[in-house]
Amino acid sequence: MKKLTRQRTAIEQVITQADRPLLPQEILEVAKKQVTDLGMATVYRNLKTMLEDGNLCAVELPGQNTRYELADLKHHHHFQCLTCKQVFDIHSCLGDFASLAPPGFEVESHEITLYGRCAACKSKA
Amino acid sequence: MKKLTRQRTAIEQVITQADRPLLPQEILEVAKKQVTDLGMATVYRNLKTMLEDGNLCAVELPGQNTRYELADLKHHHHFQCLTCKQVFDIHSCLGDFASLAPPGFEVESHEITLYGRCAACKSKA
DNA sequence: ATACTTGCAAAACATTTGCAGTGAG
DNA sequence: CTCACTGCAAATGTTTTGCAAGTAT
Repeated sequence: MKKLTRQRTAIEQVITQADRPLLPQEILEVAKKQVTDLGMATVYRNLKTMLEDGNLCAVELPGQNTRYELADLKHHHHFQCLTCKQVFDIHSCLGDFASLAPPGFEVESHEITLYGRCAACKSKA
Repeated sequence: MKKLTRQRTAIEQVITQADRPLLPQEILEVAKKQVTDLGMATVYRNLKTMLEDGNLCAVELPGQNTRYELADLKHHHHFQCLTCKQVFDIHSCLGDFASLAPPGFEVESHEITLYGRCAACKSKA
C-alpha cells in the first residue's frame, strides 16, 4: 500500500506546481524547502514509483539529464531554448507521421523536440 | 596537428562502414578486431574529436546511451523498432515546424523520433 | 504491529581526465 | 626529436541499491 509521507507529498507538489519538466536536482532543491533533510535517493525512488504508476512522464533531451513532468497532460512535445536551456511544453502537434516511415514499418508513437530561442531570451538579445 | 594512428583509423572505419548509429561499446567491440588492445577511453576521445570537427553526429534516444553516426548524411530523423531496439535512419522530413512553437519563440532546428515495428519484426509477429 | 519509506553510504554505470609511456610526423 | 595519441587507472556525475532506523496506517 502507498503511504503518504512528508517527503512524497513535497515531491509530488513540486512536480504538480511546475509548468515545465524538471530535473531531479531541481525537484530536490525546491522540495527541500519543505523537507529539509530530504535525500536525492528518495527523490529518485519516488520518481521511479510515479513513473511505474503512470503518473509521471520522462522527458529526455540529447546530452542532458532526464526531466520529469506529470503524465496526465495531453499529448505534446518540447521546445528547448538554446540560450537559457529551459524546456517548454508545446501543446500543438502536426499529427501524421506514419507516412515518414519506410514501407513495411509501422509507426506507433513519435516524439518531436524543437530547439531555438524562447521569447524571453530572444527579446534580451 | 592530427595524427593518423591505427586506433583512429579503425574507429573511423567502423563508423563509416555502419549503416546505422552505433553505441560506443559497439564501436569498441568491432574496432578491437583490428586493434586488440584498444581502450574505451580512446574510443570516447576520438568520438569527441570527430564531433568537434563536425564529422560525427550524436543520436540520443530516451533511456539509452548515445549512438554515433557520420555527420555528412543529409538532414534526417530516426525510427526505433520497439521489438529489436535497432535504430534506423529516416530520410524524409515534414519540414515546417516553426508554426508549432509558442508566439515569440524562434525555432532553429528540430528532431523527430518515431517508434514502432520495423519491417522485419512486423512480419515475424 | 507491520510493512512501506527514508537517509546515508556504497555500488553501478557511462563518460572523462591525469599521467607517464608510445609513436606518427 | 616533439608533441599528439594511447592505455590504464582514477575521477566524475548521475542514478540505483543495501541496510538499519523511522513512520504512516
